[in-house]
Amino acid sequence: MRREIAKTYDPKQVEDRIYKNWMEKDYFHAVIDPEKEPFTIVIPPPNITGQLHMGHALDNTMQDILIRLKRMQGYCTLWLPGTDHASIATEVKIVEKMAEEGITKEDIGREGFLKRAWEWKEQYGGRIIEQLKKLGCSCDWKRERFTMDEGLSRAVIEVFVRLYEKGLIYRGEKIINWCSKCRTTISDAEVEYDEHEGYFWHIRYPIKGSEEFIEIATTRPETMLGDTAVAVHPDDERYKHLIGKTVILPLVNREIPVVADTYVDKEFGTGVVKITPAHDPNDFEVGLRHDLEIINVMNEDATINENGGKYAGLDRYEARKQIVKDLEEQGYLVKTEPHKHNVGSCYRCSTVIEPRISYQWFVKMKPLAEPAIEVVRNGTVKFVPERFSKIYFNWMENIQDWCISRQLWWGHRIPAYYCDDCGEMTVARTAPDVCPKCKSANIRQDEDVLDTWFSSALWPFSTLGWPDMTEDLEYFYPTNVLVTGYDIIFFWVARMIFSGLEQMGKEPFRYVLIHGLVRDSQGRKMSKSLGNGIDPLDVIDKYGTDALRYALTIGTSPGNDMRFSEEKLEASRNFANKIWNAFRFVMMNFDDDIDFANVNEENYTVADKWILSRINTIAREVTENLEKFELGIALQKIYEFIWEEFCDWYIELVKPRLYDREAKGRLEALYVLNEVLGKAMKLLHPFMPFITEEIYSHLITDDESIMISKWPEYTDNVLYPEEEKIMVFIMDAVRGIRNIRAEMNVPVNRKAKAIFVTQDELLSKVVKDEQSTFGRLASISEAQVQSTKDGIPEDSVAVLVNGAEIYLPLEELIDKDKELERLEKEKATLIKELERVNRMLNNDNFVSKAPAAVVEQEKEKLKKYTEMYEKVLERIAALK
RNA sequence: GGUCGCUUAGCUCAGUAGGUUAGAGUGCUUGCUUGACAUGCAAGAGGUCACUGGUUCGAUUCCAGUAGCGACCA
Repeated sequence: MRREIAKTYDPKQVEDRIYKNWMEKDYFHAVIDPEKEPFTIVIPPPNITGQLHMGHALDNTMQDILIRLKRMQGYCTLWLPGTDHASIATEVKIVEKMAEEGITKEDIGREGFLKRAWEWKEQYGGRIIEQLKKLGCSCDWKRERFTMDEGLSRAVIEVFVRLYEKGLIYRGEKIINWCSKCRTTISDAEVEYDEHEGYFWHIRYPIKGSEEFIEIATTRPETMLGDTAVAVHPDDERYKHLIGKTVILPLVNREIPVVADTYVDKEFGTGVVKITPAHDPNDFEVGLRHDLEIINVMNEDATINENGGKYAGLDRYEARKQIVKDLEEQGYLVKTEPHKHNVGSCYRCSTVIEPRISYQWFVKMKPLAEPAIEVVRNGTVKFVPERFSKIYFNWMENIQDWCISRQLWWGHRIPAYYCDDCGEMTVARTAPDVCPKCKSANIRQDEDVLDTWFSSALWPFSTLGWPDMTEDLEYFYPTNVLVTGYDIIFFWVARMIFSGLEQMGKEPFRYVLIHGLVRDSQGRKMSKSLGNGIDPLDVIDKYGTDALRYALTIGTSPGNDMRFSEEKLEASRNFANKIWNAFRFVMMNFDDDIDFANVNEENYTVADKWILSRINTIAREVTENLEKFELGIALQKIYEFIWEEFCDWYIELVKPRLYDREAKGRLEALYVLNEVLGKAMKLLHPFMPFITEEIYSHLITDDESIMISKWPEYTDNVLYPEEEKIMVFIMDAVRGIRNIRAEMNVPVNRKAKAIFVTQDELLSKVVKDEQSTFGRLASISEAQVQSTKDGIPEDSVAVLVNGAEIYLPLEELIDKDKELERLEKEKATLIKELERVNRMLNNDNFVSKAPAAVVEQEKEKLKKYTEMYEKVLERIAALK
């Protein structure tokens, strides 16, 4: 015996030690090898503000599984890690922290703020990286990147300038989404829409020079301060006579025109729409068509500005109240109706978004979206599961220009420079000293920074060195698979695709593997406000990393949400412990001087050949599943193999040969145990890296680490169909006998003999050879074989297996009635099956149209069931 | 309103090429300190695969519709 091995597996004794060793050996670092095929994944960079949550744990476990598989398969694998500066999220956190100290951004200015931000990044930015290490991630930490490091910043400026020069980035005055709390614009993708209970206020606008009124309905009455027209549908008979007339805007007393525009829906509301070009995207368009004045009535903090007259200074909702009150008092309010409508809010802070006209920077999307749609349509980029491509198309095909400027300080500052003397704007890679037009030195850079997603859109190539054509970039780009949640397809995946195509001329990745959300045990989304989040680090502490990874992978299918629970973790831990004990068993039987050079294949038993054949097949299936990204199915197969075939059967079968030190084939048994356990550990390694490494390191191998060992490959040389069939017979027989004994309530210590009746020569031999197997596993004293039923005692119980009947003469222990009852039940089942099979085989259509193999299969079933049925009838007759 | 997904054992979920006596984990029942493991072993009960039609020799699986739930987009 080599050494004392603990009875239960303790991940704490193993995980950190092993991870440290991997790091020291530099196994994670990818060294370019032109002889090898590359396999690359870039990590979805977590925010530097972030702490590892279950979503990260799932996402990164999946990536690590794929990377570890490919590494073992001999690819030159690179998993490139890094973090995202997360412009708004980080800035908000820092501002909050400063607020605790009583400081505002303005107090310390841009430079002072950025200094603090970088300090913050240094302090907390590495936290999530350390947490990923706890998760076992085999990232190439030497290539770790950050979206705001020097190289990536250069990439951002390069892309900005290129797109600007191509006319794909422009500065313009448009309606944007304004968050008055974050004090910045956000993109369309960052607005979340929710149904709100609001009101429809019907307001009368008087027609100038007439006693007539026109009635409009609005959900945002405060915006009337900025109304510059009223619109009706040109075909609307009710209002045709008013087109071209002038109305007097109540409270404001501004004279505004009635215009005709097909945008108006005659059926909706009163069929009249107030037009506020500065505060509604549709109204803005109408305004352009009719050359309307644009009056912005709101400040950045969502208070009414000086254009709002007496309402100036009021918050938008205060102003709304006051305006409704004034309208009512002055007789303009017709009615107030409750009304459900969708209200957009900021995805970060949930503040209601104010559409607002503003000068901002935009990316022109149409020309970029087209090729991005095409690569998915023609299969160059594949979503897994495929259905997510529909979501992608839907978004890409209806995309609007992307607003990329943010009124923040933490981020990539827009490389646009304005001359204060001549007003010239320059977009340049490096800051100009003087205005290129008037040579004035009075120039200043745009104050805004870029949307965080602008830089992460470049992640698959900026991290590899772009805009320089580095060796890494040439070798590792395009990456192979991107793993992420469906919630981030618009924000990130879509933008990476068009950015990759535009800048690199090549798609950034071939597969997009989409996973769902990790929910709590009741199916609720994990959230801070609910407090139902499970911290992966707590889980690791309690159950170990391998158990966490197992729990996140087992029984899941791509793209579907999953529930996470304590019970699942317990099952995972139990599996780890099961493996540990299988290993413990093997170790307890190893000798110090073991030498597999003397293994003689002729000494292989049926069980040896069976298990070798099975692991060979399992290796093939698992590989196939993994290559189709069916991680859950692959893991299920490994689980079943280890627990059922290896532990429940093989180990039990092999025990006698191990306990008898002189037994023939003892060395071979040890060899097969070592071999099969080793292969099983390899197959499991991508999923549960730590326990497999620990076990593998104690097995007899030539490898210095399982993570760089060779992935088990299927081979025709180790396929034993005959032994597999024999094992099925043995297992069926053992199970059948156990079943009878349990049903008959035979005490364990009461060992009866079993009489096998079969005409099959091979099976006869098997029974003779496997005396001890049946003896131990089925608790029988002796296994006799004969070809006829002669001499079988009356009071026997019969077990029917394919190819043989097994009689257990249990004599007085038998309860005849109980046995009859059991046989009747069996008979009923068989009749049902026979009916089904006969119905199929009597159907000419089935016989002629179904594949021959299927028909053959059914015929065999018919034979088997018929035999069993006859035997059941015989037994019933005998007992009666 | 549009699109998509889900509905399989008490619970949580798999089911990869239409053909299996429809599976797992957990829970439940019964019996076991069998020299790896009680985080275990053995045996068992438990399902009209939401519903209705269609295609097919054959549908849990493919198609259409209905109902319930959920997500995304507008």
